Amino acid sequence: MLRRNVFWRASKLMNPQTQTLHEKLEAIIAATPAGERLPSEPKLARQLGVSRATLREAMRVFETRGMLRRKQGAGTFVLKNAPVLETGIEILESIETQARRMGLPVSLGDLRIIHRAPSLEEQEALRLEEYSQVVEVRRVILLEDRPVAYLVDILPDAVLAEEELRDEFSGSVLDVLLTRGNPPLGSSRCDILAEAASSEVARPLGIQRGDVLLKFVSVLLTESGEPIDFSQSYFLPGYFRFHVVRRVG
Amino acid sequence: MLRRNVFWRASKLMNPQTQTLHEKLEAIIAATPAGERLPSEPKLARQLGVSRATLREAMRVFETRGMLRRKQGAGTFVLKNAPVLETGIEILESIETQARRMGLPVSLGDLRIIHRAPSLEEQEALRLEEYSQVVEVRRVILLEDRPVAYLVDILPDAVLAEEELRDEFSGSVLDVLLTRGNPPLGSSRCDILAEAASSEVARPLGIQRGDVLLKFVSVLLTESGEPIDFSQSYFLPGYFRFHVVRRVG
DNA sequence: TCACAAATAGTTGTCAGACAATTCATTGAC
DNA sequence: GTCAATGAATTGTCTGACAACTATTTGTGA
Repeated sequence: MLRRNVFWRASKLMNPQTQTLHEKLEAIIAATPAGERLPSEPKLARQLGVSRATLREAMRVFETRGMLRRKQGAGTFVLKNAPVLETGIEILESIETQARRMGLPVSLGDLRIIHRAPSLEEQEALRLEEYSQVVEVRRVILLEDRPVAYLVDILPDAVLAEEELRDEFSGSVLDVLLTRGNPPLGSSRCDILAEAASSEVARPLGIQRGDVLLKFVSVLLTESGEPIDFSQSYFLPGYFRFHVVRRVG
Repeated sequence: MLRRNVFWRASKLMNPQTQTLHEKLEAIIAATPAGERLPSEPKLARQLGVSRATLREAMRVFETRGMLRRKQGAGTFVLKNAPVLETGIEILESIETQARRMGLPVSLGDLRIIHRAPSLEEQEALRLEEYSQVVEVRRVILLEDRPVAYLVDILPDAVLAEEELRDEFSGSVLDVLLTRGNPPLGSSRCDILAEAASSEVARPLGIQRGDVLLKFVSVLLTESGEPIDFSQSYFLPGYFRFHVVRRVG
């Protein structure tokens, strides 16, 4: 349900025709055995009820995702391992949504929300004016009642009021922003680190200080490029599996 | 120099005209202040010497990269923080190439190449026939004579002969494969992990067993989707900075 | 003067048809 | 059997046009 909501929000970024065209095309690609050739562009265009030019633009999208390979004079081929990007971290998704899709029973553990002045690092990352304040959201994510992740989000208080989180907070700041739909979100730059747990993080996660953690440090940007969320996420190795599809060129 | 080679190799994936068009367009985008509107499509097409249809296909590529936003009736706008993907891990690049571009003096430390039977995990990852053998390449990457990364590549011996690595091996198996150009490479699926150093890894890196390491486990695929390189890379935190741009939708 | 509707110019989205460039299988000559 | 020439099929590009939409300007009435 939430997932649907998220998808709808995202889909607003393109017009409905293009959206359905992309879905149809993706289905066709998925249904085509890896390495096989797609029907020729004129045929596909007729089949999908669009012009060849429009179809080509749609195909370009899937080509950049590494799902298609086109050869002039030969045809368009479906690549193997058509990367299911949705399970990779290229797509911005909350841990909760991700876990839920994997069928994992996640829940929200200890939640702390405070209102305070930003640190210098936060001021810089969020491009804050002087004397402005931030809301800090810290919580533990539980998997089968066992702590597996520790998430810290820091947002300008102008973006997110504390009250908005008090009632029905699922554990994901991202989902709150997405369902609200304002401001529209663009992308997130995510730094990937490995870190030894500090005592501050070790305690809520129930691990030893110095234990190994995977850490993501992200800055979430609006569609127009303003940073609105500076987050640090700590993951216990073994419970989450993140991957990226890297492509040449 | 090597960089140029790699780039050229990669560029073989698209025809030269498209390549230069993309470069020109990228330059124009980069030169346009964030949030500003690009010239209209007809103007841009004239300016770039291509048809509007061709230009639109090129723009679609940059749109999927999150660098452009198009609004029917309004125009095409340059987004802020146009992500410099090249420094992210979305693009498949050797550590050496990456480090060299950052201007870091990297060199090849201890190098070990052996020919052996694959483990079960390797057999699976590389989809090996029974009784086939693999070449294992282990080496330490030095930054200012200090070990910072430990890389292990495992390839079917049919793909890479040991001799090919003996002479002028820069430290990157990927670069060897890229410059050889055969088989053509497609993409790499990279799992991101955090791990405590085993003694096997700790010794060559000159760290303590149990120290924190960032680990990438990757399977490199050819253009047609066959796995040809199973690699495990260990990075000392603090010396490399990996990031991903995550986008909605 | 102000508020609101209507026209208008400009922009992206899509379409149809054509030709060029390339690939690949077939055919033919030797 | 080998190799070159041919030709069909496919993607790449171009042209010109119209539809859909946006933002601004203009006009109108209170």
